[in-house]
Amino acid sequence: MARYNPKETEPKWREAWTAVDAFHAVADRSKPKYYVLEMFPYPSGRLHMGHVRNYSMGDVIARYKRARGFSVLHPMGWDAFGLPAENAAMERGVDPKAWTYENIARMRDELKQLGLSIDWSREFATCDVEYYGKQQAWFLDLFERGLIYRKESTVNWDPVDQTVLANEQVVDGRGWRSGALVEKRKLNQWSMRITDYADQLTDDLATLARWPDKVRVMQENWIGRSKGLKFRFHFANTRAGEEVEDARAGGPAGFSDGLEVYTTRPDTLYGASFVGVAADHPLAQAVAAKDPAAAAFIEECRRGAATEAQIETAEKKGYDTGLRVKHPFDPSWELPVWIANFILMDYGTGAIFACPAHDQRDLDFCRKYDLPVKPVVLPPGADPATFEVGDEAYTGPGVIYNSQFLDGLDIEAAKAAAIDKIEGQDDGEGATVFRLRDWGVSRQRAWGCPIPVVHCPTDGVVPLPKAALPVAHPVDIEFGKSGNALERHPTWKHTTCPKCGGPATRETDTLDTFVDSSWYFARFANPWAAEPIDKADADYWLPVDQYIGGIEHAVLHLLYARFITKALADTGQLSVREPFAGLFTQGMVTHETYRRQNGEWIEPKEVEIVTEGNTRRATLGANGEPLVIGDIEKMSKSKKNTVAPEEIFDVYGVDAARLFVLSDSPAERDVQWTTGGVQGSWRFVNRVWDEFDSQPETASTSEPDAELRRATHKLIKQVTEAIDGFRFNSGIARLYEFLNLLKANPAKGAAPAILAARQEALSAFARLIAPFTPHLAEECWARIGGEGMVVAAPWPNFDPALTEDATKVLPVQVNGKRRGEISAPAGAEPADVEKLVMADPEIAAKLEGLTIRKIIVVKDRIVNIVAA
RNA sequence: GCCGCCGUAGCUCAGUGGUAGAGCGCAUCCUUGGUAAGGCUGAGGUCGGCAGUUCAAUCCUGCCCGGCGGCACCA
Repeated sequence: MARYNPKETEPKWREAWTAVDAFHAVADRSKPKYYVLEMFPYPSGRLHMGHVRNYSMGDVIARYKRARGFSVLHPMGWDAFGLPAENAAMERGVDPKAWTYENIARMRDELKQLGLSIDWSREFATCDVEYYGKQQAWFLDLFERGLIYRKESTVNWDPVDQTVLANEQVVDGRGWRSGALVEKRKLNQWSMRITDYADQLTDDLATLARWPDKVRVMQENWIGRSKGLKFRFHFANTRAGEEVEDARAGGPAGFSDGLEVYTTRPDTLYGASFVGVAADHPLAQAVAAKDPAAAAFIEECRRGAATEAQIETAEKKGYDTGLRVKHPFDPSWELPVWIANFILMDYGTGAIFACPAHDQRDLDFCRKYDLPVKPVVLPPGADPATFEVGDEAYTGPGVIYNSQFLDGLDIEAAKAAAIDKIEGQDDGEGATVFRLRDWGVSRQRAWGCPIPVVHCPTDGVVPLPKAALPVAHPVDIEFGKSGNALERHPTWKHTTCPKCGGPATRETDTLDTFVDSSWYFARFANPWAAEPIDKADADYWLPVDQYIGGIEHAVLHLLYARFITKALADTGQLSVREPFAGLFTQGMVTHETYRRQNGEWIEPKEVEIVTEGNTRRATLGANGEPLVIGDIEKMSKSKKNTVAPEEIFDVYGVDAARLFVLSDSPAERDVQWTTGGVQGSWRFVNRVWDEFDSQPETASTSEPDAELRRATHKLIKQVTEAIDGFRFNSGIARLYEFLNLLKANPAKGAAPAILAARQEALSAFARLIAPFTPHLAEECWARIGGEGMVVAAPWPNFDPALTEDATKVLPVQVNGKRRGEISAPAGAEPADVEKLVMADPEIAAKLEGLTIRKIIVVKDRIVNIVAA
């Protein structure tokens, strides 16, 4: 018996697929379409196990759907702009472009080795001028529609990467890439009006039925829509419209319209205790201009807030400005105006009214400064005469009281009534507020998509005409210094104004790389098109039916892509309003970590593991030095717990590696890479080959064994359902079990009926393993004389009648405990089953001395006798 | 603090309102011309805890405990 040799068979089949162009996507309108896409990789130059898992999953779906008769689009590209290339340029003096394309070439080879069913003819990189030139074209369309604008704004500045970051790219006050503490700077910045789409982006989440709830919740939280009331307080001793210069004597200059606040709880207005503004609020600034103590307090607030953790635990502090405002429902009721450190300038209006009884922050503040606390929401069952709020605000449901015209209403009705009243007084209106901010897309980097506008001394900011596109990078960029190399370039930025023809300078900011990845899926529909998106092809292929990638993009990439899709739909370039109909977020590949006693990380391949009973010990292979086995963590260079895919391919073959990352955990969960695990997959590959190799080449014509047939059809059903449900591990588990069954019915010396049943079983099996281990599947298919290649073979069908057993074994319980079993024909009626049970002597013995109260028969499943 | 996920064999994980499973590991044995390999057999589980619903709960419901992730002074 010859051993299976992946080193020979795997390249052979890859060449065979390429020779017939097996994965070429054709928009065949006679078939249903299926677009499978995995998040495209950044070309770091090295394939890692996370890629192997991600692309193997997509490949399972793509191969499966193709076998099911879909015309499948499964493309691949490169998210190729970005800082690593510039960093490499600075560190090693290489050209970012050359560095990037070399990485792409290396990674393409590695990806191809994985045997993915990809249409490589559509490949592109976002740094191809053919791609980013098209991006510049739709940029101009969005600019024209007013969706892109330029404004002076306070931005997140990453001092290490020397660039601006979007809010989404700041994690715990640090840059998402560099980890450097982010600074605030004022800069002229390009922004996209994602907030125009905040409502749609929230509402349409409900249409994304095949997205994980978790991701939808994360996006919903990120957008942070809240409905409430914006309204103005009038200053107490100033008539509206009158400006009084003295801050202490009335409303300060510039606030003649009053002070606007935002609240989601207008129902609690009668519980108001004070009005507060953020330290950065214009009112606070106005007060501080004349009040040194206020200025000192504001300064103190600014110093305090460094990290999220500190903000969270920071003590509430305030400064009484001495200003007073009138309560909107009772002009004789005056409320003090405080500057408070817990109020955020960039949410709502930067000013609030505080209702301490029903908001914990307000309560903490009022207790500290001894301000009144009056409850206005009465919890169900509480006594209005005695209900009090101590140190815990009441935020639950209830009935409004102590509130004049709102008394007796529930919370929602009271909110509506309060908003009506305020609107009637012309003091404000119901309002929706979002946490989401516009997307700042300017980056002060050269290795990105140039923004196609010029700055003209006469005409200001002027967009280029489309005929002037693409705006390509100069070929001789001088990297190697920090900051923007496009800005430093001696000639590139000097050009003429398309409007007046006079001298002008090009915009030297480039676009955030998340712009590049916000529409690439649409370009794949026709990457050769002259327009950014070919409408007919996009209409056929989009939306992406199944998108697969990491959970880390739950907010950033997936939100931006949804926004750009909607914006491009509004410019008429796309018909879909959501890019990804189905989303799957796969888990990471993890590995145990190993350290020397001095804490130095050690790579897995240098480690030897010894197992004694149930304890495992690790030693350094070279000298037997004992090592510490650490936590199981995501594979990373810093912890040195990586396993290089190519080394695994070399030893076990690609199929075993693919099989392992798919089999050992549910796809959405992390999978722990272990040597034992991949060896198990390798053994499976070999045992599968043994079964095919031992089957006689001459076909058996006898009637197939019924039991093995049924098992085969059950297997087809189970594996089909497992793939449909993204339960790859579960499908593979069924294949393992079935292989054990084949081994229990070996070809050697088998009866003709078994051989015939094995024939059908192997034919199905080869096709069922094809999505997971495509090379092995081809070799097996060829061995049993299958027609053509598996890639072109239809998915096996199961006969539903054969997925059920003719005879069922029913456990018989007495009072819920198993006391025996009987055999009954499938579908036997309860009354007949009852007779069988009663006729069974063993069960009769168990029932001796007991009175039968009730017999429960669940058809084809179980019998339970309740007796006493 | 809020939201979500998870807790089943030594490890990593399937699974189901009705007989508790796989891979790896472990043990015994066989093979010693598949040989730094292959095979047989087996041990091992109050299905995180408590209560409820049910004829029957690992599964459904509630509460609690433990772990992980996201958001977080968002008015």
